[in-house]
Amino acid sequence: MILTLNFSSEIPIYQQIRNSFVLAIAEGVLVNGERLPTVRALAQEAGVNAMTVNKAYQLLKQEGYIVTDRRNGAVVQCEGKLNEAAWEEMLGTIRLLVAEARLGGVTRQELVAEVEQQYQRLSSSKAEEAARSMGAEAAIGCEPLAER
Amino acid sequence: MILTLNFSSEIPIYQQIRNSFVLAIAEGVLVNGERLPTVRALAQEAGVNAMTVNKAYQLLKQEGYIVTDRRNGAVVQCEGKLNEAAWEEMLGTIRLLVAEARLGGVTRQELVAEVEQQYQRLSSSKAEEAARSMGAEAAIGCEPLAER
Amino acid sequence: MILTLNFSSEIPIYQQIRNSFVLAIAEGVLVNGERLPTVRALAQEAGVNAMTVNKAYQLLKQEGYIVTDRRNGAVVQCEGKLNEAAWEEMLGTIRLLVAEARLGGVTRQELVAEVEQQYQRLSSSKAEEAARSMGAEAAIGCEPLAER
Amino acid sequence: MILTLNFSSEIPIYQQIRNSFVLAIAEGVLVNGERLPTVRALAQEAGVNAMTVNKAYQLLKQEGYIVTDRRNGAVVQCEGKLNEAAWEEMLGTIRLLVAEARLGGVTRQELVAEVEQQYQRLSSSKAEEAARSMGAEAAIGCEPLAER
DNA sequence: GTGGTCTAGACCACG
DNA sequence: GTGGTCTAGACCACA
Repeated sequence: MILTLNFSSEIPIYQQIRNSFVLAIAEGVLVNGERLPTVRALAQEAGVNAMTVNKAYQLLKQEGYIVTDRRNGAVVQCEGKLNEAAWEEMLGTIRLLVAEARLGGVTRQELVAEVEQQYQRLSSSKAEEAARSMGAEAAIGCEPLAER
Repeated sequence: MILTLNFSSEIPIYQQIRNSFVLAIAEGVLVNGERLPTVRALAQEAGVNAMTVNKAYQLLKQEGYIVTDRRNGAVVQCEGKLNEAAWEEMLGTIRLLVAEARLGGVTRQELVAEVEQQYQRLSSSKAEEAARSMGAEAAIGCEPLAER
Repeated sequence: MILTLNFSSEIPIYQQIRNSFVLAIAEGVLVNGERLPTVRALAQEAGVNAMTVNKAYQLLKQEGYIVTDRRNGAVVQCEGKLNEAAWEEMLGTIRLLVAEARLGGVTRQELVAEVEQQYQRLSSSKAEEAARSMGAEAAIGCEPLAER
Repeated sequence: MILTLNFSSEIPIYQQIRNSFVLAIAEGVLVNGERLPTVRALAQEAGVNAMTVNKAYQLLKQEGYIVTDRRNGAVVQCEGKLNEAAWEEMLGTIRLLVAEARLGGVTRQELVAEVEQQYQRLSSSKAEEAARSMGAEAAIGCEPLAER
């Protein structure tokens, strides 16, 4: 698990950690049921305080990306369904993103191409991951069945 | 100019103001050369501190959406070209957005459709705006020539 | 005895086990004098550490729901009377529960109806249980005489 | 604002603080729109760390009891509607509460009477509060309209 | 050994 | 002056 943090960024560290894990899960680097590093281990590896990592995990848990099993620590457990509020927020993000892209001279084709490419990249990453691990059951990850 | 602010949002108010203006410019509600309300007027109208509005304007200026003129105040003057850093940041946003959408069960089609719809909405808004104002030159807004 | 445990719950596992037994006793699934499964058997069945089950049993014993006998293991022996501290704690629970329900839009009628329904369910469960087992003496369970 | 904390309790301090505020809101001691004490002030008054208070506020915010206004700090803003998960959890609490009461010799009448009394107490507290403050609009608090 | 809680400081963005 | 973030420790419940 490599995790690049930018300590001088305006984005809080715990948020950066959270984002890294979301990306890792989406890319299939982490599959459903897989354990996350322990809070302490990751804190030491990343050179941050344990509470900061803890906060990131709490956030991931709250957002439905992971659950904390009392026996094993934190494990990936993706819900695969975002709630109404999350979707609304995502819509807002899209709206702003599109506006900025448009004003920045990015054509519709370029923007859509970028989105599709990123989506495709995730799909192939997850497919690759699924193929690599024998137990298909465990490798399903979070992607919808229709996508496989 | 109505701008709806959410004071209990996690997004800073000055950022919300900035976002509102970016959307307004992209939608053609504000066209190139048009004057923005004065800092004090907007601050009073929105019920926020003048410093907050000022900060939003500074940000817009820094990002190349407006220019400030001692005589005319702030006027829309969109650059129409993202710099390298801005494009990189946008890429990061897209990557995270796609990842979240993917894990949230949003299909590629749905996501692309939403992006295209939003882009289309801006184009038609701007077209309509262009048609409404006589001076075609001034009404072009910020869109690149290739798009017209 | 099926007991469903949620390992990702915020409620400790030993507490969940304890709760399951309290409910089982109240429902008449377990009657006075009946033996509980051995610590090791239950631990294996539930897939948890024996220490955890042991802790639950200690708690049940301490709260007056069961007694432990070196020969028979743990057997249900319900005291049928709350001590002062337990009653005070229960009052606190009720106070908080009512407050949360009230703020959550649950009407007095709805709340009372739910409580009565749950109470009734226990009574009928116990009656049924009493009828099913021949030895009336043993099947009385924990309910106070006044309730019969 | 008096706030009695039990530092030797097994209930986390931030949870106790949260509970106190829920009770205060339900009792009408705090009405909708009213400001909560600042994190630092309450921390000093209660003799706990600011982060502990902060955690309690975060919890209250997450549960929909308060919002944090960027200008004014934390203010009461009760949603008046609990979500599905919260209701399910409440049902579990009720079930366990009733079971414990039943086994503890509390009759159905006694239990229901206690619940109704507590509910009534909240209603009268809130009515009193509403009467005391002139602005009826502001004094509505969180109670459903039907209750007024 | 795990996460959860708490402390006593500190700095910063925001308004 | 507000809440939010972060640190470097510490203790504890849980399993």
